[in-house]
Order: sequence, then structure tokens, then C-alpha cells
Amino acid sequence: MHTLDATFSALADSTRRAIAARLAVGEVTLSELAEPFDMSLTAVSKHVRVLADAGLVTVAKRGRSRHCCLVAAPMKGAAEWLAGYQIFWNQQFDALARHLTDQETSLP
Amino acid sequence: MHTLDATFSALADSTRRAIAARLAVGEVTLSELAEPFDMSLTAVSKHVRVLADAGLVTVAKRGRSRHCCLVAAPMKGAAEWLAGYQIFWNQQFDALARHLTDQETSLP
DNA sequence: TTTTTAATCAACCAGGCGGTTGACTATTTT
DNA sequence: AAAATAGTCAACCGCCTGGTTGATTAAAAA
Repeated sequence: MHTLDATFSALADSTRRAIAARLAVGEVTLSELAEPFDMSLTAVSKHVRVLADAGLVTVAKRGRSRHCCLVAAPMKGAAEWLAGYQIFWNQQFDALARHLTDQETSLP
Repeated sequence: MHTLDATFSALADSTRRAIAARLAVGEVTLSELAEPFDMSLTAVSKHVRVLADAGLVTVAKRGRSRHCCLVAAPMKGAAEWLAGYQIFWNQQFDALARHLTDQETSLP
């Protein structure tokens, strides 16, 4: 399944990445989660739903509040896809470094 | 600048990831790039523009054709962001493994 | 029991996205 | 000079997204 689509697009929003960061500290309730953001609870709830649909968080109903947990597993797939290109960014960085070094060497 | 938004959202589309994969093999012209896809050249051109805006490809006009190159550098940022969560997915995997092992151990 | 509190639901809005088509520009080939 | 090739541009389409409000449900506290 192309869950990479869901993972990448869920992480393509800074609010959602901030939510992930907050959840990395520990389980948090939805309103606690929403508190630092300058938007309605509904909006945050929607963001959490997007993350949940992508499998990045679980939401547990406990009493009248929802407790959210980070599930990092899907990130592994994204990280592995990216890792396939690590060679390229290193190599391109090296090429740039070499280029700069050559320029430096050829100074008068 | 939060270019992570651009990187993640550019990579959140399977067509665009396929384009990246194709470019990883080497520089390719736009029409060569478009050929394997079941969509118009215009559509592919738009995808390339999204990648270019995210800094993931460069497009060089040469004669009447556009030659596209992969620039992997921005992926590094995304990979590094994800790497911050590696601990979590390992730890959560370990927790699952432990749980399964415990179950197994407690079989009659 | 009444009132807070936590959260969802439904409707709405503006704007972006992925795709198409048709007309146009620029370069190369014949 | 004429024709083919490589691409862009602009307009359009349906749908998704990020956000808002107001009403509603469910649980906890008074």
C-alpha cells in the first residue's frame, strides 16, 4: 500500500510536525495538545485525525477526554525511502566541496 | 524558512517520487521523463515545477528541451527531522516484540 | 439535578492540487 | 520556407485542505 503518500503529506504541515514533537514527550490530551496553538480545538482535532489516518498517532477515549500517543513506525518507511538518496546528497555535497576547494587552490 | 513543508509535500505524491527515482539514474529530458507516465506532458511539467520549487530538481533549458537533474540536498533536512524519531520507532518496535515474546512464553 | 468541560459534527468558505484541453512560442529538421 | 518537435501558458474542472462557526453529545463536577 502507498502509505508513504499519507506519511509524507501528514508531515508536510508544520502544525502537525509540532504535534508529533509534543507527543514525543509523552501522551497528551487533545485540549492540552491544542492549548499552545492559535487555532480552534476543532482545527487541532482535524490535524490529529490526519495524523491518525496516516497511522502516526493513536487516540484513546478515556472519560470525556481523548488521549493521543505518537506511533513513530510509519516514519520508518519514509526515512528508509529517503535513505535511498543519501548517497546522492553526500556525493553532491562532496562535488560542491571539491569545486570550492579547486577554486581556492587556483587563487593567485 | 520552513522548507520542510515544501520537501515533505513534494514527496507526498507517488508520481513525484517516481520522477525523483528516475532522475536518480541520471539527467533526463522532460519528455523522456513524461513518457512512462499515463498523463499529459503538461501534468508532468507541473510535477517537475513542484519539485523544482522545493529545490529537489534543477531544470536547464538546452535547445528546445528541458533537462532535469535531481538535487538531493533538501532531502537531507527531511531525513534529519525523521531521524529525531528513530529512537521512538525502535523503542516501540522493541516493546511490541517484548509483548509478543511474553505472550509466547506464557503459552500452556 | 444542573452546569461545566471535552470533544465531535455539520455546514460553510477560500484557496490549492492534480489533471485536462487548446492555443501559443521557440527551436530543430526537412 | 515549411513542418515537426518540445514546452509553456491560461483557462477550466472536481476534489481536498485548513480553517472558521454554531449546535450537539457525553462525561464530570457543583
